[in-house]
Amino acid sequence: MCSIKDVAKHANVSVTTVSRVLNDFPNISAKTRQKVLDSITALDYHPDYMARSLSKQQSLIIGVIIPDCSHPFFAELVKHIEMTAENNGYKILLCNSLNDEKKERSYINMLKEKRVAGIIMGSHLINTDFYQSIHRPIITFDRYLGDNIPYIGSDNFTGGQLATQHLIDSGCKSLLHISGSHQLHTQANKRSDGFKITCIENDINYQILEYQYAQLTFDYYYEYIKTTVSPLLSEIDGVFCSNDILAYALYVYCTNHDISVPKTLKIVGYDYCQFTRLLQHPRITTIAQPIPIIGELLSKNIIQMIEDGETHNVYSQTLGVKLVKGITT
Amino acid sequence: MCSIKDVAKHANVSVTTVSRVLNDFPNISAKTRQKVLDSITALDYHPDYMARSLSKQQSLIIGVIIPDCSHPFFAELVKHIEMTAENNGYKILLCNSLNDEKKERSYINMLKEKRVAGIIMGSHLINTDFYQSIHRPIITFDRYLGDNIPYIGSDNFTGGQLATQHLIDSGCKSLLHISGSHQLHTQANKRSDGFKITCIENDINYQILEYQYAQLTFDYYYEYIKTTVSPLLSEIDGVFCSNDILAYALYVYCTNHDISVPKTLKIVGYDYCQFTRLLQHPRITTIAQPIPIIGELLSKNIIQMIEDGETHNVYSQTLGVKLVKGITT
DNA sequence: CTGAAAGCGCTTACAG
DNA sequence: CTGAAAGCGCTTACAG
Repeated sequence: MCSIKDVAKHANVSVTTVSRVLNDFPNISAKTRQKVLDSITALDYHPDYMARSLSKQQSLIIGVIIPDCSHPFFAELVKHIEMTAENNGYKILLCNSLNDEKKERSYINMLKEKRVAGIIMGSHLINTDFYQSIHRPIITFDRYLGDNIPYIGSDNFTGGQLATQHLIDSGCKSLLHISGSHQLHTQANKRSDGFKITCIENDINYQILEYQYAQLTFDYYYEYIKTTVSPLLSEIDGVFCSNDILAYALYVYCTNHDISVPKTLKIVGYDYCQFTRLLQHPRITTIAQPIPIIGELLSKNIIQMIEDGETHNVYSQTLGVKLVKGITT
Repeated sequence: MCSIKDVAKHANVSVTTVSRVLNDFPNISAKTRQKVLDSITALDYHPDYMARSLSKQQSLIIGVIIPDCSHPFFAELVKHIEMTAENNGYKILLCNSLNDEKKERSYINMLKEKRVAGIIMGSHLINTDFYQSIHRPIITFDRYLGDNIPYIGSDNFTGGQLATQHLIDSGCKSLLHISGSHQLHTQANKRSDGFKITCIENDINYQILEYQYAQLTFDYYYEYIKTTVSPLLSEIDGVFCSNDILAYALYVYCTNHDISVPKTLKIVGYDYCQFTRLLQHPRITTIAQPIPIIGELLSKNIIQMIEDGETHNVYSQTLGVKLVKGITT
């Protein structure tokens, strides 16, 4: 591994000159530039990223903190975050918080250690105040943390409305919404608002259930349905689930307990992630979030914040959603 | 953001002393240590990771290169790689090669820029020679690149045998194996060997088809089945697919074309990743790879290689597989 | 037990 | 158009 000094010696110029060639400075004679370039290839020289970062006081790495990259929704989100970052010269440091608050905090400390230039935050256990002490680029997925921290998310309110209105238009008279915990003030809570308002406007009976955040797995959801949801199932004829894995777990529960979907019970999910798109039996009726665009915007915006050194230019963005009709309604 | 100098000044000691406290050196008086510790908390000081890396000439980051983190198999693998890395003080830089050779190469250059201390390579388009010029810690998933580069993988040969024997035991008389390209010398090719030998030993007719690596998506597989596999379907009664998404695509194709599974055609997949485990209709018969253990070993071993500075102590490892019976056989 | 100084490999005013 | 020197924020022999 040779350093810039070796190149300078080999090309018979100063270190400064080599650095200038490396960084494409204009005022260099064609001859000198070529000499340096030749030495670089001759020695197979590669600039040391750490040294460059230290002297430029910048890191081309973005931290991405999510609950679990094996969850199909986040797997897909991360893919698009990474692709966009890569296209803009950044790499991503992937962190699974596993919904553990301590881990979230310790991952965020990467900012203070200057390991990363900014963070995309998709895991939401730490309370809002903590973030205000950081004063460095952070953008979130689907959570409001304060006016100086932008978020990107889908139009959860409209999503809630679309899902609910669809259930009502399909003939449902009594609805249930199964939601993630409202304790965390995430934008996803607005799905419940959309649900509630649409029910009220249509003069429809409704109930809302909140599961706690833990493992976001099929098994957890299935257990939750068995213990908490199933007692209500006789009173209702339509369910709006806060995500597709949950919706699928409910569908499977119904199949196993001779509840006919969509005849007796209609189900709408949320996300339309890869798993849902692949699933053929059943095709779940769901609200589609534009995952690729969300990922892209998270990356682009955090990069803009990093490079501008300012937050004001970046605004929170809410992206359109649409209903995808399957056979569960 | 304050530096080690500020802490030194605040505590009235030298920078050296602060550094010693930071690095838990033994020979420091309790009093001095406490003074420094107090200053650190008073100033909310966090050591600069870049500076430390530069002077120690080490990076606590592992590069992870895979084709696509949104593929359920890799999503799960990455999760376990990351968890293990984190538990050992390392972070991971996630790279999706999207099966693009250029990207693979440029991601590997991270090693030469000292951005990462080592690389876990799960994407296999570059030919073997290239790696020999790197002389730095690399470990691969499922591919042999040379004696000095260990790999971790499941027992592909046995997997192929198990799948094939199971089809034969279920009454199949004429088998097809759909495999990834054999051009890349990955360990996965041994699945075909296991298949072939088991067919020969049992005196069974067989054929092998190779699809090209491109997008590893359901849609690609479905199209491939339509154009290339379907003409053969009348001659055979059992298929061993090289992965579960492919097996699922085949199942869906059969459903859509009135081919009864498992009656007319029996199907065995490979992987038993999250998608397959979640899938209830149908539960696919498949060969389960121990994904969590593979991820864990990839991390642990690359870390050992990094810290030992030697390759010899790390050996390639082949992990056991088992058959999971579903309803497609 | 503690500190002054050199060094890690770059970049960037400053000077010519 | 080019170079000598200081600096980024740490660590680590070396000396006492």
